[in-house]
Amino acid sequence: MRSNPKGENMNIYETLNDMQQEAVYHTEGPLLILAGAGSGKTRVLTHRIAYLIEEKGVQPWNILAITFTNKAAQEMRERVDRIVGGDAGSVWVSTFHSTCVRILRRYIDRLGYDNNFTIYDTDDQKTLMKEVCRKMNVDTKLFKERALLAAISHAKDELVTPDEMERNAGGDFKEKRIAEIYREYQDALRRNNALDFDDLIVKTVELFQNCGEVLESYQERFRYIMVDEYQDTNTAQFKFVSLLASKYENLCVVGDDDQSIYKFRGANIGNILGFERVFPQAKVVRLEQNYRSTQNILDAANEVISNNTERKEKRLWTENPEGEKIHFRQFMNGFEEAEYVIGDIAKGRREGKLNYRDCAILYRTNAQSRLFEEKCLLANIPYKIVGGVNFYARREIKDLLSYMKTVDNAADDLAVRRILNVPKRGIGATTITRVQNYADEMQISFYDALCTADKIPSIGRAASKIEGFVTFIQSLKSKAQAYTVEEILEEIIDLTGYVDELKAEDTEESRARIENIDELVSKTVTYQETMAAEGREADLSGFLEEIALIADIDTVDPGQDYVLLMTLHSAKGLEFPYVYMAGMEDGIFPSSMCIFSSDLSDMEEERRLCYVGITRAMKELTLTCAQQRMVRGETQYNRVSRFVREIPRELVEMGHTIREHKPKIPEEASSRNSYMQMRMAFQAKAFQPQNFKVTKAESLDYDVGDTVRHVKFGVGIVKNIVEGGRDYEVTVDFDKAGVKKMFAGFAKLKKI
DNA sequence: CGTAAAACTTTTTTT
DNA sequence: AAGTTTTACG
Repeated sequence: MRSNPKGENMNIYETLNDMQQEAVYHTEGPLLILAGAGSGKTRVLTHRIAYLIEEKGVQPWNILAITFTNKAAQEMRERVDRIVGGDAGSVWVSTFHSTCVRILRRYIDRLGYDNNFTIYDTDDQKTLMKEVCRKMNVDTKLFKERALLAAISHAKDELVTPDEMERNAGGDFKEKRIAEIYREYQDALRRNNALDFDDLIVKTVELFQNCGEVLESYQERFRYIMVDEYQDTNTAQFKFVSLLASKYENLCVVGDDDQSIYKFRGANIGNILGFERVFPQAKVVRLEQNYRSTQNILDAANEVISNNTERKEKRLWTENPEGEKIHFRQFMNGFEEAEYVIGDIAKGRREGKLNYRDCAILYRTNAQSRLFEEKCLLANIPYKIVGGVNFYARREIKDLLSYMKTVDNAADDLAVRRILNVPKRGIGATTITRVQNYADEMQISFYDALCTADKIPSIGRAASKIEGFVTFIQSLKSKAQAYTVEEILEEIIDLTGYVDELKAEDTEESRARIENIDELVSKTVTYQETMAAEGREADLSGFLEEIALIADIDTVDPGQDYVLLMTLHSAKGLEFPYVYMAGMEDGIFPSSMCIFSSDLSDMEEERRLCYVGITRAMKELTLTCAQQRMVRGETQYNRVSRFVREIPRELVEMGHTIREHKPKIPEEASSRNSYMQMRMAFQAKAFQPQNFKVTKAESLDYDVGDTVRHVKFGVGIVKNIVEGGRDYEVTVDFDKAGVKKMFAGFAKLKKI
């Protein structure tokens, strides 16, 4: 592209509308782009980067673009690459957290940390907080760990230090105590040479404020800064950006106050509402033409959001056709709701109307995914759940990662303690407590205490076992210099016998765990390949950090054909031709928390979340709800969501509401156990990436007439096999479930 | 010390 | 309902 004549390059900007062009051409000085949903803001950002490089002669490495997710960063980089050619490689496109980690890896030693610090996830934070509470004799009935961490996180979002918190507390005893705990928690993090998520931002700001020359070097480097999803930045992130931009003031922020949905995470909507106050010379561009949705969908979204009072008045418009009405369906319960949604998708697919990847099922809470997952399994529909229990939160993964962390940063007591007795080395709780006490007394790390185990009083027989562990870790550490990340992991797996132990167990569960471990190994390989391609070093710290910062949504592969199941929050920034919003009930969405909240702005945030959901839909939007629903083991009776009632009736098509019958499924089928089994089988398969894409096996190990077993339907006889383009379609007559047609790649039939 | 069973929470949304 | 933590016992 770069070598093309200039005239041709100009054309790419002329495909933008007037407002979009205005945003692209305004390159110097602060710029606020108020971009409504579906108004093409990503296009604007990518074209703006291209314009800077191609027309303004800005060096790519002088540009920083901050996105909300790694996936968005990756997509943006690809798009810029397509416009300007290879040059975009040196544009920094990443999330706040990744950007900060990259800076801290280089300079955090100036704040008294080691440059190979560990990043603590939510689980680690909780473990650490428990320990802090124990040490400080905190009554965890009075101060719950979760609440304490939330309070600390809020403080960090606002750049409030423990000292400041204490000062602000005044005579409030509780607040004072929290400040003390905050201080102790921070000390504990430092002792472990660890940072939590919030620290990544806070410490970078601290670094900038304490080290003028570091800040200056980054100010020089990032002369043009762009921030996406600006409405969801918090005070600390704002500070980070304004420090960086304060020299050249070429700061372009893009956001939509109607899509601000992360207040609970510290997002400060004032950042976007007050941008013009902070930068009086800022230019403001509004993008109000929507290119994504049908007129009906957009009208519904506009009507719902107009019930909010605290917002910048605006009304999106579109030239798109009216489209279908919004579908609304009410059901007896959650089972029927899920059955309908999955059935509707299956029907659309049968009729050739859609691909699975065109569909998304959105809900308010992660727990709601379960019913849809079950129905997908039953209907043989490929799906991916975004969010919920993280891959990296699984026990086997955390165990192995803890080994890697220990090798990387022995000061990380949490990691060391976790693996000390995994696999079983006969080192129990009593011994761990004794070592810990000794370490505390001597003011050394847990690992260092282990190294001198023989000097610890009353440790007795355990000393020799500990010695074995220390020797093992030391040998890993020395190998780590010469080994690749993958080799280190393989070494850990081999020498601990972790997989061997699981193999011996030989249950559905242990097999799934082994699959997960294989997946982790392949992630190390992918990591090494990516780093090699970018010419960067593939070290252990880098791998661990990538894992800590990767969000579930980042792993969604648009090349694969599956239905996406996720929360409304995760859906932000995405779009789908067919969107289902499930659980549209007062008490679920809006959540009961905000219905009963005294703070009216909570309801407004919930409404914005609904607005985000509606505006994800391009062609069709279906809203569903249930009259009764099981929530945490209790049956709830909820009325239809107020948000549904805020949509004008003439935009909605009600369909036949509530099914009268309840076809009882053969009850073996919906038992919990078989669900778990199917899920395991599915997950195991899902981790072999090619399974959805190409899928077709060379041949099947069964034939017509053979007896096979299906995880859910049981034993049956193969009646027919049809070779399709993507996969074999197999017809099986099951003893109990009757005749079923299914895809071989998906059904995982076993010949018996 | 390790396992199994029982009791006790949990309740939004996530980088 | 499901996950986590405590308790009891071998």
